Amino acid sequence: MLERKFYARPADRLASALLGQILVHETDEGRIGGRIVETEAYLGSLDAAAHSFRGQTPRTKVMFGPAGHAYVYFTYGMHYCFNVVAGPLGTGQAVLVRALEPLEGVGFMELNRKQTEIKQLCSGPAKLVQALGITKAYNGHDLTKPPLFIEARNGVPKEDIVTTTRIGISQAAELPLRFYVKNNPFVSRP
DNA sequence: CCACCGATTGCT
DNA sequence: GCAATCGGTGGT
Repeated sequence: MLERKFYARPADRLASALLGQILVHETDEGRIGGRIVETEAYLGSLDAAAHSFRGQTPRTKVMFGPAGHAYVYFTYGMHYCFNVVAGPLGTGQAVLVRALEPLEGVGFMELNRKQTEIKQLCSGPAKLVQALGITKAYNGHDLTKPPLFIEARNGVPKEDIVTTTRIGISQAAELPLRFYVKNNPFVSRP
């Protein structure tokens, strides 16, 4: 399980460091998890696309808290997305996890997603939240503790990381803050 | 109090 | 290409 120190770096560096790590939800029924293959960094007050750009509000409170906690937000009236709070403390930086390669508890993912096509289970930020059974109750949860945590694996070598602009934003759209594993079939889009 | 709109998804 | 769906946010 990754320790606090791992998370305490700025979001752009954390976003690439998270590639290859395993996100796990330990439920009563068993483990559900996958390898992180796509992320985006949000840089707080420096980044007009970040929810935390205009300062702390009730919704963005956890983004300004300690690194390594979960920021789970509701959007489009029906979807939730999962972020990892980055450092330094108080800067409102976070990493959006956008896609996983399904590894454990694929049967539970299929039930949660109401479909069995493997590439459709976790290939999007709201899809993976649904697949793993992550709820708004995990907003603020400390990821260094079960039942929702990240397991350490070898990181992805720099030459296998593709950097692009972020998806679905209009502000600061030109910043190269999206990262994904080269040639991985489980990313939300190439 | 009210109007606007979104770090998306799935169907047409 | 676009509707679905609703809480957060900011202005009145």
